[in-house]
Amino acid sequence: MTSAGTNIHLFNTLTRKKEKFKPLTDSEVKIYTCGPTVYDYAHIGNFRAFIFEDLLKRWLIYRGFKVTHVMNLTDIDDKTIKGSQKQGIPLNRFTEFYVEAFFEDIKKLNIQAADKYPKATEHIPEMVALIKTLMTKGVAYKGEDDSIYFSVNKFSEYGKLSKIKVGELKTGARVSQDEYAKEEARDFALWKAWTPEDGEVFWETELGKGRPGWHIECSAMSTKYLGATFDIHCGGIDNMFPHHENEIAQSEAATDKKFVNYWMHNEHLQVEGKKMAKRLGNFYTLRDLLSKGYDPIAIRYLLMSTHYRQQFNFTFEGLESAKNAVDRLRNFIRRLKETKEQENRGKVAKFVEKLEGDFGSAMDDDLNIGTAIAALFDFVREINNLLDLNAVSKKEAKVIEDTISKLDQVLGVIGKVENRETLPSEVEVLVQKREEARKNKNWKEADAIRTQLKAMGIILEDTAQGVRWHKDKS
RNA sequence: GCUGGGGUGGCCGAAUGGUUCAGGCGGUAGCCUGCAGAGCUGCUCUAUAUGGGUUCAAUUCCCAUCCCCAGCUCCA
Repeated sequence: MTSAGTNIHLFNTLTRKKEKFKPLTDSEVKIYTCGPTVYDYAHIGNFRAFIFEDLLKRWLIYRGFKVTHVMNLTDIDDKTIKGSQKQGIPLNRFTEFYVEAFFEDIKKLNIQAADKYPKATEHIPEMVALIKTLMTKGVAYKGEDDSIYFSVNKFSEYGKLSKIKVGELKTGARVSQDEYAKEEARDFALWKAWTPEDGEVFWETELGKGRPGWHIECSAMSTKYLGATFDIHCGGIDNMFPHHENEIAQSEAATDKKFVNYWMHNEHLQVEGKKMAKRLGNFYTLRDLLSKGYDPIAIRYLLMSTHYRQQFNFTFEGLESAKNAVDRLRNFIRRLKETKEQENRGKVAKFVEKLEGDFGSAMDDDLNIGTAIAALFDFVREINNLLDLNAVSKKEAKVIEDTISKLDQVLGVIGKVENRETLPSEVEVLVQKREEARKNKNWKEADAIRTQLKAMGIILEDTAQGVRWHKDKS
């Protein structure tokens, strides 16, 4: 490949069209993704976003780009303050707990770590500097409550991302007190003056005693780590307005440069056909599902397997189905490893080529994962056919394995499949005993041992090449 | 209310102005197997929310209706 990812098209929220992807710097991509607000365990809807972003990143890497990925951690806002006060512990101790939980969760879901996880509380000076710039430029002002607001009317392009016309915005049923302090109802806070409810949480800065508004952290931190203009900014669709719209306003008003070239938003998920909500009892964190015994990789597969711009209906039936789909892929790899044929039949190459072509063109088309996975399963079926005919040599099997492994660098669901793990000696003894019994056609004892092993989490399968076993993953 | 995205087989989900509308899961039958599992093959009955329209031809384009979801309320 002469130049990285020459044919990737991505749907850009700014234009509402699929556009050919061209990064600012050849072969390098800079991505900023909105991370979690660390006031609770993240839920599966959060993870759908993070998995989508992971898939995007892995695909860009697969296509040869060097990717720099920054994900923020929102550790200062109403919810984190409230949470820490409720528990009676300092804000940073409260948020640190959920930051750790978040890292544990994404590891379980095989989400590749970002290059940088900046925390809002560690970038107060950067935010203050940015706000000062906005004030100097006359697009920000101090309100009657001493908070600092961004003047939406001063930024003529406001609304270009969400296509919302400022004049048509509903004033909102809930009119909070501080809105009276603003010149315009739609102006948003850059800096919030301290109030008694904030308790111990405040910074003494040139802007006064207070804390940053929500939107400013992303503008300040993305610019610091990725530059005034960078390639891709992702987030859930709910963030499009007002959060991302406000980021654009703050950043572009401050730098007079285009903030982001490609905005990508993932749709939300529903659970059992309904909006996920605590009061509906269909609200799940990753931990909820793991404690029910589900395989995190099956969860990853499920959340990934629907196109990111499509609303997705999460069901437990779907989760079972995802687990079985992943098992099918893993079984396929196991079969490959058992091939003993020496002679190349030459039937494999064309399928490998087709797979790479179909998978690639599907993913290049705005991450069309459904079609890409279909290509993979078509391939699996074709090769299984050949395996049934003993028409796959050891050497060809290795080529297939390498190909799948390469694609799994993108999917992240198959992982290492071992068919030669070391067995605990007691298990080894049982397997041998069963082989003896089978030889003597003592089916009753053989089946009893098989059942016994199953209870121990070991699945036995008798094949033409002899007994095969693997651990029951789930 | 305004704005936007959707409604595809038993379930999840691709795709498309036109030969048989991917793939996965589930079910079922057959092959294989001592059995089971894995795998392969067939089947899963009129599958494209409803009613109109445009067209030689629509699931795909247009209109209306119903339903779901989201934004307008610091939720991915």
